Amino acid sequence: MTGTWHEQLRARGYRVTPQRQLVLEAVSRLGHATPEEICGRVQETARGVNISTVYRTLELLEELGMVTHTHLGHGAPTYHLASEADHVHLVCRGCGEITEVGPELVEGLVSRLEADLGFGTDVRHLTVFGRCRNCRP
Amino acid sequence: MTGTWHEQLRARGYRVTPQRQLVLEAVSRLGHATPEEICGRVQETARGVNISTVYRTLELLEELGMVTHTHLGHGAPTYHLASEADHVHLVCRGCGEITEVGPELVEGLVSRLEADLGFGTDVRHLTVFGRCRNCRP
DNA sequence: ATGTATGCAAAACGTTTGCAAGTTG
DNA sequence: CAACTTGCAAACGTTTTGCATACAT
Repeated sequence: MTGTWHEQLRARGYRVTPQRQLVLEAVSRLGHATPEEICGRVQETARGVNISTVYRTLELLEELGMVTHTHLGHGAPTYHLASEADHVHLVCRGCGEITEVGPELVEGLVSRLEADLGFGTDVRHLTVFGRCRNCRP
Repeated sequence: MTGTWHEQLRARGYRVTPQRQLVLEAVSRLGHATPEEICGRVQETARGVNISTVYRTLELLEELGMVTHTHLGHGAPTYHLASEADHVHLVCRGCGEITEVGPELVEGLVSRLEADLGFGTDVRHLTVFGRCRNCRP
């Protein structure tokens, strides 16, 4: 986290473009958004933006550590600002509801994987499927 | 678990076909197999079998609780016999290695989700992404 | 005989690519 | 002005669908 994201881009030889600003802004405002949803949002401001640009930008922003993605269901992945993504997702197979829980819930698991196997968990990518209170048999 | 799977199918009005037997057998022998791999295996015995039949059969077998799937990477999901699937997957982002760990490693997480939120976890679908010992920075 | 299951071909879906034209620094 | 970025269109891998035919019960 050194400098603004404009500086982060330039420092690595990338350029600041309107498209990139808009995609980052859309990820920030939408949260849990698929590439298609992000593209829709961006196009509200700049009509011509193509979905392939959105994909390329998301890949870049993820590489820079500004956004992350998770798979919450069968279809497209969803994107988050990395700075707001420090949580685990619960997905209910019954009603589809998505709940975010703090990372402390998996602290035990994470430290056991670390201690027993030397495995470093990507907590932000973790999604737990199951059934919520209301949808249980 | 009442009766053979032939009986389970018939009891629900489904039919026992060679294709279904072969798909179940392929899932059993291959483990961690994608639909395409399963299809390949099935075709070693019965040439004409179509991939769409494999998809339809996997969906059916999953509905019946005989197989489960997980997403171990970006591409196609992989299938397991449900009876052999009682483990959690670790996927290393560095080398791609897949490790299976016993369900006891997530016992703490599962019971906390249960106690705190009434959430029933599908342990078999759980996949943890991260970096293994050899691929850590 | 009846209705389920299959093969085929085509469409749907999400994502990636090559390339010429446009923009950024 | 040179390099990076974009839009477009086409290709890609995976999954789903409609429909006529074949098969299990």
